[in-house]
Amino acid sequence: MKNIVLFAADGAMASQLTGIIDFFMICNRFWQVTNNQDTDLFTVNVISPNGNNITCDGGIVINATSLKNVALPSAAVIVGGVSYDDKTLTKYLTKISPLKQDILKCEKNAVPIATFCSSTFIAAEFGLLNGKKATTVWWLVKIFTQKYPQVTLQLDELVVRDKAIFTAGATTSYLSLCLKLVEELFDGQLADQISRLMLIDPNRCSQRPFMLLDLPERHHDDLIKKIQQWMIQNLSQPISLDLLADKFATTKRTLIRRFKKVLNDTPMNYLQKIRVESAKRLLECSGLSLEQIVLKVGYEDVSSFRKLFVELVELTPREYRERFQQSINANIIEG
Amino acid sequence: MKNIVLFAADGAMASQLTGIIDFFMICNRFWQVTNNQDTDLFTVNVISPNGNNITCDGGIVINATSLKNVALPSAAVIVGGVSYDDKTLTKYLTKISPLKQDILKCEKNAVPIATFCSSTFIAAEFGLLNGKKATTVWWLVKIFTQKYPQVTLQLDELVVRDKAIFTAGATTSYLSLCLKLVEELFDGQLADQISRLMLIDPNRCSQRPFMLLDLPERHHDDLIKKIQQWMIQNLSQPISLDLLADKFATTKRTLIRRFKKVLNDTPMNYLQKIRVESAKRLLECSGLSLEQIVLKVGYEDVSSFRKLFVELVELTPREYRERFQQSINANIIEG
DNA sequence: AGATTAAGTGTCATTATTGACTTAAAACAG
DNA sequence: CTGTTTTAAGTCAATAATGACACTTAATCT
Repeated sequence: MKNIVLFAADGAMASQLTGIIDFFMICNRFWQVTNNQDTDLFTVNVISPNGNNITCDGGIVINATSLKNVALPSAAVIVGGVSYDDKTLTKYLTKISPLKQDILKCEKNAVPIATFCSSTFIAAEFGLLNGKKATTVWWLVKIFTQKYPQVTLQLDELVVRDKAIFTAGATTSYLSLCLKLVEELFDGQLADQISRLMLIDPNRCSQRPFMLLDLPERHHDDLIKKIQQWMIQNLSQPISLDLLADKFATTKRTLIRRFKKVLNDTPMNYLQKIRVESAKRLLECSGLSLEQIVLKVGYEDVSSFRKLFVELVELTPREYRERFQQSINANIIEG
Repeated sequence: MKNIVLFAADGAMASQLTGIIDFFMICNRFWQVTNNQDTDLFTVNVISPNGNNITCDGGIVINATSLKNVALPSAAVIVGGVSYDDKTLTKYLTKISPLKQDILKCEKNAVPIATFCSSTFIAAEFGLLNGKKATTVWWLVKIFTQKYPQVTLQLDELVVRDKAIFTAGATTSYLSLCLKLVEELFDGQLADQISRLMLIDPNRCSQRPFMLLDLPERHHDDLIKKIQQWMIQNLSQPISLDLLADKFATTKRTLIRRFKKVLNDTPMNYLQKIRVESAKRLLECSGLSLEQIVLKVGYEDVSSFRKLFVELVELTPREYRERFQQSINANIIEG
């Protein structure tokens, strides 16, 4: 029997804890029913800093214990708190830090350790991710890269594995993470069956399409889709038609023709739209200076970018940044 | 401020309750952060039969109250229990039935009512779905149609709406359901932002691809994909090459060529594989007689189907059922 | 058994897509 | 402002996909 331990502290998100607990409970039930057995495949134990019960954000109380009271873990999941920014992250980090020794002990014993959403910060803070590949939730990426430059973020995967460390993306990705653990600790067939039972898309692989941009052009040209994805992921470097044609094993002429066909736009013009959209997003969601943003989305010159921005958005970047929240206000209050 | 009430009873699945609670809490936080406000958009109240706290399956206790103690609901969600078969369904139904009057009151007051997974049974039992369109979790479909023939199941949607009744599919579909409620009660823009934040695929629309078959051929031919999908959904009727060519505005020759290219198979041969796969699934998961199954997957003649089945599966249908119903989900569907 | 039907193959003219080349227009640097 | 570079568009030959049609094969019906 596999023992899964969940490391968590007061302020954890209840649905993430119960979600994981229920996930493995469903695995057990399914296994029992399909194999006519009574034994459980998995046990789940919640481990809290002092071994006392955990009061989740929202007040729900979850039974917890100490690591020394449970069987040797087969896998450990660190469950994060409700974290939106540096402050709330730090607060939860303080609460969970008494568990650092326990977590490091797991690592030393080669117990697979999994994190998702904001709990990846905890793993990074404890040094588990140094020199490793990982992913985290897209809206905390900026803080993450600032704090933990030694970690290689790989945002285009929903679940990233590096040796015995599994990391996953935003809130609901714990389901994919659990599937991965079932596959790892048990077998792929059960994982497959559970994914059908619970309706978890096993092919969901990237957070990236979610985090971006209001450019939802629906079309069926696979090549162009790939190029769009690639553009978004490589904005900061210079992109030329020749480069694209080379990279995707085609010709400039074909690129232009097919972009026009499915997006009714030329490749470079579309790229520009992506750059401006990305800049808008960064203006909305990040504290980066305009210059940093301009560099990030692949321009060298702030002033020419500003001109372009004004032309397309009809606001200066500064105005846009100021207005964004106001305009959302307006929309929502009307609704 | 919108008040969401969750109707639940002892034995509810904790992660579903907390999942919905946290979902709307995240909406609130997100709204507050992006708008610099203190007010909540949503409150969530759990309503139990006697107003006492609810002990979920697994022992977690959730605060609950009575309907009379809370503000007029803007929407109601019925949360189901951990239900695998008729027996567990009935057990939970008994526990939640004292809430019937409250739920009917909501309906009378035109409060939108939402159900998902097994809780759709509760709505059906209370008569809320008579003559309406609905969906439920795919592995309880058989029991559902037996018990509630007055309800039109629409399984190819993940969330189905008919007037003020929303129904959704399996376990994790409550996220899509919540998104729909946000859109309904508030606005689509917030729903869109939350879907990105929580990484809920807003385009996930059908349970159907999940419930089926071990035929995961990956290719990039959109037309053939559509045809595969359509085949699966229309197995019971006779399908000919001419029909397909006509329906998908192409020619027989092209169909054959493209099937061969991406699936390395001819259209009719592939269709046969689907039919046999579906029959296998029905043998595993349903109590239907072989004759019923044979009809359902589109054959007229049992004996020729049996011959075919033996040839491809190397077991007679009966042997197959014995072998796999035992080891796969005997009790789940038959109860 | 022989006729009938539908699926699949072979072939070829038609059409659509591509790549090479050229030209025009725009963007950029000095 | 001018010369240079890059992108986009026009043209046409080469290539690939398609549709029409004739034909083979396998299964079905009488």
